[in-house]
Amino acid sequence: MGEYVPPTLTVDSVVFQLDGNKLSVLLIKRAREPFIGWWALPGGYCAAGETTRDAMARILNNKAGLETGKLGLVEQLYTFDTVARDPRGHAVSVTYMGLGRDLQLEVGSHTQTPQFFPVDTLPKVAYDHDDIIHYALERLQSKVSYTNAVYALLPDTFTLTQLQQAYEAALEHPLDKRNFRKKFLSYDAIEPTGQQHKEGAHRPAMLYRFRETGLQELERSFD
Amino acid sequence: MGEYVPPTLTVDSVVFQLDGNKLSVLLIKRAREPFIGWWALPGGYCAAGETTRDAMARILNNKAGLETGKLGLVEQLYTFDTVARDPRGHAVSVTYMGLGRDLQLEVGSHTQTPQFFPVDTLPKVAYDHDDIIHYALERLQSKVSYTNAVYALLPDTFTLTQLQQAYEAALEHPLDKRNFRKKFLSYDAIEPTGQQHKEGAHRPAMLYRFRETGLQELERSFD
DNA sequence: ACAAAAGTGTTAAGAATACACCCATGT
DNA sequence: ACATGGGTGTATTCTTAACACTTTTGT
Repeated sequence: MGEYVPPTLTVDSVVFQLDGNKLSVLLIKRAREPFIGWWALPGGYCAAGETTRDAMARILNNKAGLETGKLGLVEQLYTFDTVARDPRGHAVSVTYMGLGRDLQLEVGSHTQTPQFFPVDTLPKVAYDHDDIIHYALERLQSKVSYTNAVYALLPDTFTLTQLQQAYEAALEHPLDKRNFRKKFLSYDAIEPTGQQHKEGAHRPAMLYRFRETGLQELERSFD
Repeated sequence: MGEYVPPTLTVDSVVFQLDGNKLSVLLIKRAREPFIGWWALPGGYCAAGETTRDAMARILNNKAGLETGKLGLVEQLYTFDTVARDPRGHAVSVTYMGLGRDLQLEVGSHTQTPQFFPVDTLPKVAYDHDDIIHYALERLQSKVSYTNAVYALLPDTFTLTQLQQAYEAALEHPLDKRNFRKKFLSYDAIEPTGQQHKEGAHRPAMLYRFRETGLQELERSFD
């Protein structure tokens, strides 16, 4: 047991945000082999003494200039391991999903041209990262269906239309306005702020906020 | 980057089966420090060049005398990492859930008194293994609710009463017989074999089998 | 004939769906 | 006055939940 050598451990992150009502994923351009020049999920090594969650924060900060404290929700997804995953040898990759809004990417000395891409027009990505992105998207969809997780994609106060658009972007299909409002309001997960949102030549919208800011299950679920 | 040292990587497994209509978990008695003499989930190191899935099979075989080919379903659960998890230092543990029926534990030179314990009367367990077991139980319950996963807890042919008992054991609450049958049969996930199951001084029961033996989503979900 | 589990249907309440017009504002 | 998005209710269908007796067998 003294000769024990653990596999390489890496962390890859799928960060979603809404970009003009389109669900988008954060990718970086790889600066070295393998897959140099390809777009990829921000990822890197996890070292002894560092939790995978800490490694995620460090890597997103270094490679994408993203402060994970700004994410409204972080959730571990799945741990992928295939001997062929990394051309340099066997690797195990723990993956995380992050949700945010209006995320700032602070360009630094190690950032690798981080950029958000709408999920429906992704470029070719390195490794098995398209599998990971699709896995994350499924998790996002199910999470958003039975919890209040959309809060992480929205500003603190928002209109019912914005809320519905966030759901539509995440679920990738349209919802009926009256049924959506009736059902969502019945959950009592949000409350009116009393404020109005004026914008453009039309009736102003009521602003709402979530009653609870943490992750909570909804009474019933959507599709 | 040449000085990269990965954390210790371990795999722990939660194997469930029905033991006389009681949902039970496989535990072993630890043979060495730390937690020597305590009951624990079967677990061990994952080495470079070995996938975590392969490590799971090897460890279950060595420590519990269980052939993972006999499991009807294996699913990765979650990857736990806390610096304090293992007194020997920082470790990352990938966890798996396995479901089976009538599992044989073949005692060998390395097996550590493997034994199934009903989930409602578990002994004290080592590490954070009670957290892992509860996590697995929740996953089992949700999996069984929206998929045909119970098939892995049942023999190839079974009566509707056995099916219902499997659900009740997994969900930990009773179900209404007529509603259960009506709803489950409406899924078309099972078919009658034409055979009957005679047992005891009462009307024989029809035997059913699952149409598909792999994991499939049900049209609607239970609770 | 009795004990034991198998099998079977109806009704009422709740949830999901489909659907169209008026309201408040800015220009 | 008109263009724009905000806001609202009802009828129908489907799903769920509650509930009790008859059937078939072995002893």
